[in-house]
Amino acid sequence: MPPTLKDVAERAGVSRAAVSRTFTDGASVSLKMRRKVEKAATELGYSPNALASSLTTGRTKLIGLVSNNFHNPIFLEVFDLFTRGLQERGLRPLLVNLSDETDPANSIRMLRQYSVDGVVVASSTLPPGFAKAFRDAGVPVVHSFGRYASSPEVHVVGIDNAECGRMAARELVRRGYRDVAFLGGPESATSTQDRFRGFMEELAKYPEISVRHSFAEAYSFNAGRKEMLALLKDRPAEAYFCGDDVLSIGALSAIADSGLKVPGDIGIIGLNDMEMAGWENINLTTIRQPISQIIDSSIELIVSMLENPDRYPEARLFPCKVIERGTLRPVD
Amino acid sequence: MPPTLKDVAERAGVSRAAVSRTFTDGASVSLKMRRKVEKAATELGYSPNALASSLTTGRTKLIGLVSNNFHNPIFLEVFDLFTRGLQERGLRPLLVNLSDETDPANSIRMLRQYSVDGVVVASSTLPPGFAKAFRDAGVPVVHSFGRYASSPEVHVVGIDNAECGRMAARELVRRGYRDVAFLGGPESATSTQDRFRGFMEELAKYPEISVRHSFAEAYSFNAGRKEMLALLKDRPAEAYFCGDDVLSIGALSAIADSGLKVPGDIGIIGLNDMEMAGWENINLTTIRQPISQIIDSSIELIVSMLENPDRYPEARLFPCKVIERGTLRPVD
DNA sequence: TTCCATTTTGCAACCGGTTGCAAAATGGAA
DNA sequence: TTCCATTTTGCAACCGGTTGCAAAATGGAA
Repeated sequence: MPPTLKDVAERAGVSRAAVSRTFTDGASVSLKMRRKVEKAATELGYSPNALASSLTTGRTKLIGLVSNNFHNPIFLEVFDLFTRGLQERGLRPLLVNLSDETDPANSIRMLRQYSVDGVVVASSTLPPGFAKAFRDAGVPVVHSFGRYASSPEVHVVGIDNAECGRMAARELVRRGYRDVAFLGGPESATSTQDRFRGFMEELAKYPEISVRHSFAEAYSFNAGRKEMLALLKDRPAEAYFCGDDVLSIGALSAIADSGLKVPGDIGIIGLNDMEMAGWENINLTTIRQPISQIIDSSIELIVSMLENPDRYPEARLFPCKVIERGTLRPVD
Repeated sequence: MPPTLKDVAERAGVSRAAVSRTFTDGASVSLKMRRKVEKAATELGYSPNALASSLTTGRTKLIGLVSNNFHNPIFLEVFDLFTRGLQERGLRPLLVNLSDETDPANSIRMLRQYSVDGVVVASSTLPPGFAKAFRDAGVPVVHSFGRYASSPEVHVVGIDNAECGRMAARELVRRGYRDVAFLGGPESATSTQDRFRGFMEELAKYPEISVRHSFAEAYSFNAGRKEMLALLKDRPAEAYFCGDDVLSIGALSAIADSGLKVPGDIGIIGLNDMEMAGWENINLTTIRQPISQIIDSSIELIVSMLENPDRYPEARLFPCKVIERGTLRPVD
């Protein structure tokens, strides 16, 4: 058993309160006392039990990190950045894998049992109500990559997906494509709905351009590939705005199979700019989502909610930009 | 503030002990009492504070999941399987991102502060001493993907990397390559050292086959690409056994740049069989590491150590096998 | 109804910490 | 040296649970 406060107090010949105070910042302890206690503590190898202290302080420094997207390579970056960022601030990520579950009740119960100080929901597919359920349960929550709402009920940090849709549309128009299509992620994903809406909105300005759309079953390689294989059976569009990068790569593989060339015969633009999109043998033209800013900002927000749980909800949207690589034909 | 045991006890008009008992399996409570308490509990929306109870039970059901490999796509599968598996058993993963840190002291202190019941170290690059430091600190630990030692001091679950090296060598020999090479991961990674040793051992049986080796800086796309670009400046080998899949893909991209063809001009065999290796536009011949078995077994082991912390250490090794795809030339 | 073995319940101490309050110690000024 | 404002310290109660023990309740047999 590891040594406790009491052990240290006895060895140092002081009260338990004194030991507790030397280990809490800002508490009143004389230098002499501190030295005595620290000596005893290092001799015993003592370090305070964070869970025990959480009982009285009401802070566990545990942050629930909830996601349903463990198979998308973009989440390597997301997890890396989140865990690093939280660690740097002395917080600890408690991971919750939602897999197929979309009812928040279980996650909420579990995270409440562990008294997490806050929750970050990292998902572009869950509806706003998911994060809201945490708020209603009294748990500070930030929805990263969530849907932007003009009157958010919960903090949202992410991108303007509709604007990304418009951006993709403008990019295709600019490059002279006249027969374009949206190959979305799952139709139930808020990010796909919004990107679709923006895409169609922008293209409505160009009645001479033909537009079609379809949806893949998931943001995944296989779903993108499958959907593109189906599309290739008929006469495909000249260019596709795909749901995200991994889906784009699936589509690219289907196109390669068919013997058509990218960008010669078909253009593809993705979204995310995950690391892999820049790999030379992928070389995907895509819209960059500023992941690291989104995550920094999410952490900053959740940290500030620890101080002020009733902080007025806000939406923080970061601009995206087109990263030109090799899957759209050049302008003119 | 969420309701506590006391609130439920008051509302139900019973003792706190009675409430506690209805929420702990195997405790003695009459059906009548149970009903009364459950009614009050659901009315108040009570669920027990896991951290508070951990103080007396000595169990937090928290498992530290320590890794340093957040950028390798194989970890998508690893995280997904670990989090699911732990959740299914009522355990919670507390994630620790080691990034560049290789001194266990900080992680140990932190995980002890949170009184984790056990730790899984998931890494094929950390030396055995890392996991051992946890054991020495009295924390049950399993090293997944760790180095096999004939007299392990710590539970290791993984593969026989030396045997994988031999397997790769045999595969290259079988396909008639006469000028082969090892393109390892970082020279400091135990997995690379072992694969290298096995590879050389097997090839030592064939003096007529020329063998060379070099090491990439990391198990990563960029490192693999960079190393292969360098190798291509001189006359490259006929086939390479690469450190792992992601490194292999980097190497493939370098080869594609050079205008050489795979498997026509150069053969590549990887290791891991991560999801991406099977993507049709990657189509990497590789050695499959049975990730899901390794993780199931790791979880099973750590769970059993919760009952019996002094369980005699063992090494569990799972056989690997060659998955033939398109990056080695056919036999004859 | 009485008796007794068995089951259920509550009391009170405990897990490892924190913190308000009052008492003790400190230290500078007169 | 005395006095007093300020700093430091310990006591004891508390955070939200669990659990050993003894007392109370239960229920079946006689």
